[in-house]
Amino acid sequence: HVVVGILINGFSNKGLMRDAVRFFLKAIDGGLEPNLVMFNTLIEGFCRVGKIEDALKIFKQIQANNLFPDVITYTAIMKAIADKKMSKMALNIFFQMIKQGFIPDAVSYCALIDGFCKQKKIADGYKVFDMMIRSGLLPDTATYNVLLNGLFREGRLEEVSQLFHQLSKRGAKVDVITYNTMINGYCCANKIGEALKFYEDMKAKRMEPSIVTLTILTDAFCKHRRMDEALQMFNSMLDNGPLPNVVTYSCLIDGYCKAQDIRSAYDLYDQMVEGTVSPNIITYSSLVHGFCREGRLDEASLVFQYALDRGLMPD
RNA sequence: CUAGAUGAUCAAGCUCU
Repeated sequence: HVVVGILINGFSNKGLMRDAVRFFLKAIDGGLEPNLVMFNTLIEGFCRVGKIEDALKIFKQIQANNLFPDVITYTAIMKAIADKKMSKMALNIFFQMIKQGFIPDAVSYCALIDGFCKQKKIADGYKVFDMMIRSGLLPDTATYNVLLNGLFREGRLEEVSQLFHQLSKRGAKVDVITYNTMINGYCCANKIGEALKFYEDMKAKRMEPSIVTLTILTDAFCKHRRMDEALQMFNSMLDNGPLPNVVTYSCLIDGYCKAQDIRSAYDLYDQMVEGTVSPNIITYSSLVHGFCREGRLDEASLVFQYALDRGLMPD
């Protein structure tokens, strides 16, 4: 069962839902008794690619197989619905779930709160947060990370720093994602200086900056056309790790294009093609856009063709 | 006795709001 589950998850994670389902059905044909983990994996896979209808079809199959959904099942579906900007409906499902006797855990609360925060309905997010506390759950770091992010989105920087400083008092540990959230929030608010303070702070606390941390900063430098500093960040990643990934490269390529230095952008692209980090459709989109902006349409078409040659799907 | 598969929070382009 576990091996089959792992394989379904493998297909699912790559967005190959057709293969995931085909494999699942074949295993059943061979006499396998499906279990809830497999159904949940399929549901989450469909949800991740936005195919809620298909997810619900699988959901019905759970009962048809004399199994019962659990909190994980519901959370995956709630998140998918919230991602479609329908947090109200997600909340209804949440209540349904409770009516049916399931006890939501911190993960399901967090998913709901995040949905509201991302739709700039932080007041509703806080209502769910209050429900969470009333239910006796202690909000964890992830919950606070979601709230910090929501406050940033609304420009409520004063409350951000208050909350950040209360975290330990409230019994939540500050983790790398908390710092990344702070750094990214300040970068988006055009306060790179403040962001860099948190970057230093995290290092002083012996917390390892992640690939995301460094990419946030690289991108911020790029967006401010501070390409020297962006490149410095990038080189330090090559030297000391964590190694840049496709997102890091794409930030730089886009930055160079917009700084009208297509030459450097294209050099980086070459490095990718020759190296181990494959460009994706976003990388190509930045390059194509860069060439178009300069009126270099032939090169734009050529690069576009390269993307197709690599089997990438233009969106 | 113990281990292995499923759900939440952070980063990139374009478009739309």
